[in-house]
Amino acid sequence: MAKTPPKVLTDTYEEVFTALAHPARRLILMTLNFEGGEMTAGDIAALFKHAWPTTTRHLQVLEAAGLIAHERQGRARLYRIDKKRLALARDWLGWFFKSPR
Amino acid sequence: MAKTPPKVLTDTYEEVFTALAHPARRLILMTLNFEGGEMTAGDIAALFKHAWPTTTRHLQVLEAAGLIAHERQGRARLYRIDKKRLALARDWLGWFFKSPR
DNA sequence: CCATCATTTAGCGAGTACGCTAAATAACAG
DNA sequence: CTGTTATTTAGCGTACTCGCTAAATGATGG
Repeated sequence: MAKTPPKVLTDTYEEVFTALAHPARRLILMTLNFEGGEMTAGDIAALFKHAWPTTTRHLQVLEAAGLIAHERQGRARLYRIDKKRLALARDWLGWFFKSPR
Repeated sequence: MAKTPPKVLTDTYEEVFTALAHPARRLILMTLNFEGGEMTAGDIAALFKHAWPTTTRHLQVLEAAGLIAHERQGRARLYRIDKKRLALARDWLGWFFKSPR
């Protein structure tokens, strides 16, 4: 039997809110923001007690959601925050407060 | 072997963003908001193609996250939106934009 | 009471998430 | 080349999510 292909999240909001749901991923975003927007994978991994590959995975989830992007810098990888989708999520939530009619 | 107890989400943000991650749950919130804040379980279930118990489950996730609350009304159950935690999430996202340094 | 209506609870199955360790890759230093 | 540093990929196990159907609950009407 052929292996079923993995599910693809087509909905942007679903990807963004799913990414924001995990505390490690929120910490990555907050730290990245606080540190001026750019950090290496190693510096990010050092924030956590768990194994490095686990962090790699969180970074991939964040990148797939469009919340971060990366660039090679020699043998390191520099991750930077991208706030456009954070703004999108904030605006979605905003509608609940600015819609008197 | 004893069955492991289910995981409890102690983190408010985790509960809220997890709840917001599913499109059905976002539709419930948007519809509740649009309809003036209150709807019966039946009216909410009628929004979806999927079986009623599936909607019940989504309502429980939303309620556990503090995004909705309910009250009995005869044999029906009236669900109403509670925006406090939506505001909390919106404000959390807001910090990424109002922190110039 | 008894049936019916509105809704939830119980429990199952397939798929997904998230931790881990081991192995692979890629760039740099000697 | 060879080793070292930085990081990802591969693959595994356990727990959780989300759909389903069947059964239970609780209020109302006759």
